[in-house]
Amino acid sequence: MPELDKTYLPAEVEPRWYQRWLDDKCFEADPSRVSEKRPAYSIVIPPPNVTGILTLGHVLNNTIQDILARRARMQGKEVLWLPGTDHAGIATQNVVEKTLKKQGVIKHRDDLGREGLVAKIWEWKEKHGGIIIEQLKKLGASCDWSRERFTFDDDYNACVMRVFVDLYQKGLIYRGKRMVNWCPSSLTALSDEEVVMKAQNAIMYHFKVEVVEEPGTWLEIATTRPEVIPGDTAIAVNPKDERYAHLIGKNVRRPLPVENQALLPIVADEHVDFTFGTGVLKVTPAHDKADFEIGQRHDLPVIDVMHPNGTLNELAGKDLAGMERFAARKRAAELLAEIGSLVKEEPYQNNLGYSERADVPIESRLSEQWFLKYPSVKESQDVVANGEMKFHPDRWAKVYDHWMTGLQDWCISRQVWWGHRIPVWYRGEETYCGIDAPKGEGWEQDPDVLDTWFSSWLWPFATMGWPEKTSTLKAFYPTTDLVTGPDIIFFWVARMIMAGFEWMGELPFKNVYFTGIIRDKQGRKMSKSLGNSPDPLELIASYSADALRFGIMRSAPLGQDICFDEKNVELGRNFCTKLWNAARFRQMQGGATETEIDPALLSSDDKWILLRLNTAIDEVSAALDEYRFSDATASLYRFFWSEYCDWYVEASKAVLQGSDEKRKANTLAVIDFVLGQTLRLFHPFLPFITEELWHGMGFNQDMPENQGGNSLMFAPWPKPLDADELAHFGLLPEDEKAANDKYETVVLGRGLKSTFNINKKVRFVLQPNQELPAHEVEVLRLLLNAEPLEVDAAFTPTKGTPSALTPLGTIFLPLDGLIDVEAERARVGKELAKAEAELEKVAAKLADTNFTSKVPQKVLDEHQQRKTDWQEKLAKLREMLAALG
RNA sequence: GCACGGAUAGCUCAGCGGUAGAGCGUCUGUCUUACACACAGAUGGUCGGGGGUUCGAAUCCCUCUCCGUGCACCA
Repeated sequence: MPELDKTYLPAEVEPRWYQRWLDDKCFEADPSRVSEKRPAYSIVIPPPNVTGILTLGHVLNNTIQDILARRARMQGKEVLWLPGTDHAGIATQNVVEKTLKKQGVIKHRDDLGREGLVAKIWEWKEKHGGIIIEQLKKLGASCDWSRERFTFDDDYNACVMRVFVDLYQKGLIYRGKRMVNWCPSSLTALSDEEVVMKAQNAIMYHFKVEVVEEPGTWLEIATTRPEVIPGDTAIAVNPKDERYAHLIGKNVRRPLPVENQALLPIVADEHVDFTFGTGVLKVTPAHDKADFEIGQRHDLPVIDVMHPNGTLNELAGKDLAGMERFAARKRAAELLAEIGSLVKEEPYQNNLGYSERADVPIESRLSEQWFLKYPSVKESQDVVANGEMKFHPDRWAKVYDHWMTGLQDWCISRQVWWGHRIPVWYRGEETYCGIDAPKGEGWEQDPDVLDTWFSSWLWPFATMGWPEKTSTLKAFYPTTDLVTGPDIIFFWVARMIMAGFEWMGELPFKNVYFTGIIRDKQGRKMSKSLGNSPDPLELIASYSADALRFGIMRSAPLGQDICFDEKNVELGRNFCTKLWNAARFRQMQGGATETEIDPALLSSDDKWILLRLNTAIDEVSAALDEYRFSDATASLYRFFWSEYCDWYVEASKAVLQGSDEKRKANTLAVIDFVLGQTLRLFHPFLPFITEELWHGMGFNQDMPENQGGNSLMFAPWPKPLDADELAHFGLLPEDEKAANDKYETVVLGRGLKSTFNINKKVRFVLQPNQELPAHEVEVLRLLLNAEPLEVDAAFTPTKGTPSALTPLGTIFLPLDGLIDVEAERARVGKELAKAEAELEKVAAKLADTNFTSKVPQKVLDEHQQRKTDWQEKLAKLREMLAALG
């Protein structure tokens, strides 16, 4: 066995193993290996933005995927974890444009023109685009990098084109002039999903207009947007509103622009809520979705008073033209005041749509865009509702169902340049849609590109060679699990399901695991602007990738947001150190790996740890089956640290420090068995250190090449001992109790020492209530740090000797006058008081016939037993108190 | 406004009808030859408020409050 370094050096170990895995092609999936005996397991990565850098969100998400993939490999499955990046249309173009502007290369995108800018972005992508991929490798992600895809690759682009044309021919894609969400910052249309509502402190302006036909009759109108008054083309009231019904059909004079106070008709529309505001609504069809619809119903003209970038245009009048929209709002209010129209201004809270990406208020704007009626809606909705596709946690199924029920057509065109160009050409009145440009002269391609998500929704199959019926698709589609954040359930998950049914005729994945959202200690979302998002790479540098993985898994309960605390990463690091040192301890005992366990030589401690290992294997396996990652880490942590290190290793020293070579070898065999199983259990969580130890301890040596001989990655996932094996080792459930009783005795003995502030080796006397084999006594002595431990059934303590009741008998700490009798009396008194209180509680319950007559026998027995236990304890405590004099 | 999730020890969370738990933190000891990134011991909670069901409620039901999220949205 080679010697392990005194300290673990992850900075050296982690890159070394990652390179080795790559060299050995450990991550590469081969569809030809898939068979009944070797089922496929597949995940497609949620492709990070190509411009992105690793965040804690990515760490969480990808660690989970890696755990699932690595465990599947250990379960003997053929695993494909397919990686790649997203071209992220608007986001990437913004980033590159900004950078170019900063560098002084351009002042405006028009300086380069469409082709020039796209070329620059490609250049930029080639140079900086792969950063996040390299970062994922640092984390240990076991993706099949030979299959890395990019949503803007030529092949992928072909898939997108094909899908567009297909939908166009099916009549599901259409072009139309509609009210859309317009981002005045990015200068493009957005889908409804890209708009987030935010609460605003606004001002409600009340102004009045005179009814032309009835001089002296004034209508008061409330608005938050006086700057678009020049775009008003009617006034609407509810026909059922008695206050105004008689005015319908008459006219008012629009106050702005001052130089063009047009006449506006008063129309009747049911949409107007007469309990809101003044009950009179100004109708601005060009700048509000609801108003646009009213306009359509009443055949009103549409006056667009705004430029695409949010400044007011000439139609807004000389006073407002050229002004930025918020400045224009103030100015418009001033103008209303100047002409005596303004009645009042009052503070008002409302919700406003913001562009998710640019974080500016969007404008509703009439424009010519492409829309999609979603395909395969019913299958997609049903597959989740009937449980064929499972969401974890399943409450997201309801959210999904709700969205699927109220689907609105998807605005898929974007007025940017970085993206898949819409495959439609125009020549005069002619329109052509096809994958390739039409033949003939004079055709012009539609200038718009497609929403990024219009390519992402094809990810599960477009990455596997679709539309060809590739062996990869046959073997790995549908994928097994999808791991993603709930924030993109509509953007991505729902749309992938629909695409899956539409083009593959099948669901794209069987399970969706939704991670929580990472928050800081104060419960705030991680964000760049708050500066509360730690850099994962710095965390890796100071704690190791394994530590980061463990720390984040430990704090990620199913279905809840994650409260990130660097302490957890520190704890992960400490855990790795513990693992390392436990392995070193084994090595210091010398000898080769022991593989044969002799059942006849097993101590109670050996049996105990083997049974605890069984439990741990069960718990971890069950937790992983149910995506309860934090539970899995908790089980591992408890088993290895509290049970194996704190109890078993310490107890085993009784044998290891002895002279019985046979028993020593047997103990080492148990240790080697437990450590080997432990490394396997830990591998999905801590791939690097476990691989290093697997080889460092020589556990790989007697494994078949492809089942752990070469890499722990392919060692079989541990199975608990079955009934036959348990019988072979003579392991019975009560064996756990034997060791537990011993350990409890130790705890009580240590308690005595601590109470009396003894921190040296000291004499203990145990008055046993059963026969104790020498081994047990030796373990007790060692763990109590007793010198000596006397076992004496006839022991008569001197007055005032501290003692404790243990499952193995009474343990005494004879201190020969050293103790403070008063303190000991207080201590025993306290325990006695507790026993009395508990006894009283149980006794009271048992005395209540209401209780005894209605309770099941089992509960009754439990209470009876508890009563007897407390009674006995109480009696002994009274004796102890009496002995103190 | 509608829906969902959460409120348990200082912190993060488990328990989801039968004696309130874990880890971390805090405090006190200890360099006990694997590990001070450690070991040992201790401290700490009327389980958000109110009501109900039950022999018995942290756990089930109703209601309120607060935090978070999604959807809808009226100028």
